[in-house]
Amino acid sequence: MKINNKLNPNISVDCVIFGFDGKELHVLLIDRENELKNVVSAHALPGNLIYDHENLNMAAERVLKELTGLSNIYLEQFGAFGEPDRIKKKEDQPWLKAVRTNPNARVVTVGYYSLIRMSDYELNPSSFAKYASWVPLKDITNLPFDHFNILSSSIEYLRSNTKIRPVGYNLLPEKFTLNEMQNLYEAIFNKKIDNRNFRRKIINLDILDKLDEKQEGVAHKPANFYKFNINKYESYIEKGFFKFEF
Amino acid sequence: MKINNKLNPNISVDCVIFGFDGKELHVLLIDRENELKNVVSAHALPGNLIYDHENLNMAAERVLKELTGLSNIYLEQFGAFGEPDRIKKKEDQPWLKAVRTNPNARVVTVGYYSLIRMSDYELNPSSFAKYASWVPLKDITNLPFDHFNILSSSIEYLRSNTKIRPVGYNLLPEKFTLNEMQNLYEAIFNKKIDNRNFRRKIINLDILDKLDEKQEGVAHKPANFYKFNINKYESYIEKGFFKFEF
DNA sequence: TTGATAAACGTAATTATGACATTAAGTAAA
DNA sequence: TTTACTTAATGTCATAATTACGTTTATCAA
Repeated sequence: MKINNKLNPNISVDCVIFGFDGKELHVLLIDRENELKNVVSAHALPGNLIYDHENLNMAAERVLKELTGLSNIYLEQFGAFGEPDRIKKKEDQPWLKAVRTNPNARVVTVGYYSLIRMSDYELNPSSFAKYASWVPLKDITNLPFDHFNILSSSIEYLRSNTKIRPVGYNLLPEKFTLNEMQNLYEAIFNKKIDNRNFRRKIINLDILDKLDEKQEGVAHKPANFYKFNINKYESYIEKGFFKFEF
Repeated sequence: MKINNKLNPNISVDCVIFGFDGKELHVLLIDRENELKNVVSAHALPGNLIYDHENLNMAAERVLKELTGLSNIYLEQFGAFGEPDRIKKKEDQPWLKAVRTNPNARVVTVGYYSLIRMSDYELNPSSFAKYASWVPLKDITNLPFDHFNILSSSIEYLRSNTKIRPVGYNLLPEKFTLNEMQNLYEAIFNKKIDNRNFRRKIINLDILDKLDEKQEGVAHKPANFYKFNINKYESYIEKGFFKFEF
């Protein structure tokens, strides 16, 4: 840990953490306003340079932990971003100069994303993040550097992925209702889904167990809880479920 | 071009170019044996450090051109590889020392891949590549650095991609037969496909035009030629064709 | 007891899939 | 010119998946 323990000036990671509250998708952003008052947008994706002794996944986990307090999150790489001018925007310079040893270095960043249930984690920002907060995806209209571009990319990736494998295993609570799950899919694809068809399709995947437990204290017919059957889920992923299979 | 025209010691690109000859998948490898006689495997993926003034795509195109002579190839990024020891294998050191200014620098590489029809391109290696050659995918069992890992990754990516969108647009000749196309799919997935079902499925996608042209000079019933209908192909890609669509 | 709310459920018409074997069109050789 | 050889091209049926669509049910609060 002592040896070679230095930040590489040219390589960073950025994390797009999607959070779900049962209704809507959020993105975890850090807030840099205490560092610099005169920055246009204080919010940014949690990200930073990597150490030479750590691999990219480790770097992403470390950076996320340092900036937001989140750990034990499965992060998946979705792309590398390397426009030569990606951190050259004028309004981003003061902040870079404040935090980076070598603020003019060319930096290629590797994007990681994850999907989590917001209520399962507590935010504890530190390092150069003064705050970390969940911002509704639909409210995010700009971000510093090329972070908005990175975010857009991650959403595209998330959507493709969701079409290929069922999501929710890391995203929904252990016990959830089919309607919560449907909300999640609707949030990801940003469209309404017929509930009868959704239920049939999800149930026919045969990856969920129906529990003997219902919602309580709700002023309407209580929904049944379900949970993922991990074995079935794994073996389902294993064999894949693509349309273009012969 | 004069300004900032230097190789970044920490960032490289590597290209996996799949070639199809109507029968089998090949991979384009460069041969470094003239540089160094005592290297275990002379073959490697074409790749090199990037310049600080170019973006990742440009770098991949340039490096591919320099090492193999190929240009005008659509390259798609499929992942970043950043294990700290990825170029630290003992047997790879002599070659690194021979070509790199800073052979001990930690290098993260970004992988790009493409699919082309072998006969459409002519190989013209230069730079540090003495030869560039098409090696049948099934004959590749090891490669220097983490190139074998990168190759494996690219195949996985190619397969996923093929399940999501029809391939062949850049891979098949302008005019091709359905059997050639089927061979391509069989090569990618490495399994036999029922020809009646394949034809039905492909034709129902409605992305091909049947031409009034047949094979000539073949000692059997000549096959009809088809070509991609670019508009239909594009709009098909646009709307996507995923299984998990509601 | 009634009203409000969201959950749960079924069916019928249409479309896609997988499994399977024979005929057709051309060249080469006898 | 006939025959042999080779690969291309084609159809059907049973089963599975998809879409579109409206009503009833369970609970809480008033």
